[in-house]
Amino acid sequence: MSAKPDSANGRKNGLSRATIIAAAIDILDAGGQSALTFRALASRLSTGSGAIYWHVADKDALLSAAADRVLSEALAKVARDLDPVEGLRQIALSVFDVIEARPWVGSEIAREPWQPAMAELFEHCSARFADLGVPQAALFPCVSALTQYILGAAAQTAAAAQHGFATSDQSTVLDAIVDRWMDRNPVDYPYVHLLADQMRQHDDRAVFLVGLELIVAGAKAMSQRQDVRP
Amino acid sequence: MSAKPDSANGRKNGLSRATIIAAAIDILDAGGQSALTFRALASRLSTGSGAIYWHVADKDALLSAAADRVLSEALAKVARDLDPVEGLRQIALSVFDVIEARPWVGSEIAREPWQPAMAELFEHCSARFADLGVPQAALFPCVSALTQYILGAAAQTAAAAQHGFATSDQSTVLDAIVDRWMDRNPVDYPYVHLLADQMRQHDDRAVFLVGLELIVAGAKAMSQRQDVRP
DNA sequence: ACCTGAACACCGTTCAAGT
DNA sequence: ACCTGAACACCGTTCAAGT
Repeated sequence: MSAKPDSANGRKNGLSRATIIAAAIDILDAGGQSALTFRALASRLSTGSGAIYWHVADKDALLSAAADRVLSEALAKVARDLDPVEGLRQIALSVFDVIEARPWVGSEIAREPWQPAMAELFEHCSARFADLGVPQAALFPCVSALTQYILGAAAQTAAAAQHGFATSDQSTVLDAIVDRWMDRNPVDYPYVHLLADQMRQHDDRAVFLVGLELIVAGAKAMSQRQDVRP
Repeated sequence: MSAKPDSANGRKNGLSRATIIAAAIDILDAGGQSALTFRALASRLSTGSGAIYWHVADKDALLSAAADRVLSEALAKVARDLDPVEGLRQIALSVFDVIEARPWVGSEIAREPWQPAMAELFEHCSARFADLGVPQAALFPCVSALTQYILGAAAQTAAAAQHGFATSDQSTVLDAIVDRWMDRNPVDYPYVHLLADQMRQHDDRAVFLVGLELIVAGAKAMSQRQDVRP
């Protein structure tokens, strides 16, 4: 259907799949998901909206490719010679930081996991977990859970951050949410009230890292438990 | 803006916020996200599309309310008298199962976390974690990480499942992905190749539970480390 | 106060027609 | 083979007009 021989470049115009995706990324970075329109893209590339369909199957494919490109680049930069735990931290943070900087990547990943970049992430995490001593039989579920945490948590914080986008700054938005939660009966929701201040002052990145630490610690504990036997 | 006194019901027609949300849920369950249209909703309620705007601010609010309603109902059913670990398992599974049964809830949660039901989830998880011995100062990041895992992982598996929706059955879709991953060089991606079979045969729900176990184990380990001191 | 439905602005996608 | 741009079908949302 959309198989395109990668023969250098498009002919008539400078149009090519790569050019289109790059332009799409620019638009997404500048104006968010709602700004990416075939009309906007066409006018930025000085072409007709129909021309884009010659190189890209549809909007889903375009978004997929854009997110994948950005994620792949970020993952490629992660150092490969760190100790396991620090390696995992770097991988996770690189994903988190990309998604925080470009929230549209988070939404796209949430809508369509299993893009090619996932293989990169998967490979990278597997290697570190194996170094950590996780037995081969338990490797898949551990890695799978970790990547789901990384992508899911990053996507959510990005979505949350995106909501306080033009209305006001991030902290005010969070304050409003906390305030609404505080309306609930303290008898029924003691912990919501107890933790309100921690919630107000929390740092998304730090919380994200705690979750990573928990998973890694859990994996370590599990692998020890299983290594002791034989 | 959208403040509506809950005065029993709407007047002229049987229209009310609750009726509208219920109808929206029916449509979403039957036809997925793309089926929910103001026109479809209006015709199902035998009214004009404009009438809906009297009770609901816009489509985002409608989706929010629908997802929140479904999630709240699921969370309300979870037993509250279990031991901490089993309690956490039940909460997590109830969310996972809802999102698997109604994938549109997952997409909506990914797009707009912090809905009222989140307070429910947050409270519930906090109590179990506290029972588990997590010190108060560490409670927020732990609970936050856990809820992010639960929602993120559930949303992702739902999105993945949704993709093999009419094209073919779930396993075939996954096979196709694995096949594409296998095209990569085994020297550069040894773990992708090593774990391909595990990936092909994995069960989403079981993997989800492993992730939960890891986080809980990590939290337990962490709280012990800090409890030993004083 | 609540409902109606035509109208508006804006999408993604297609396709006959060009080069 | 690749590009053009008008046309199609379909959205969310608004609003004058009704009751």
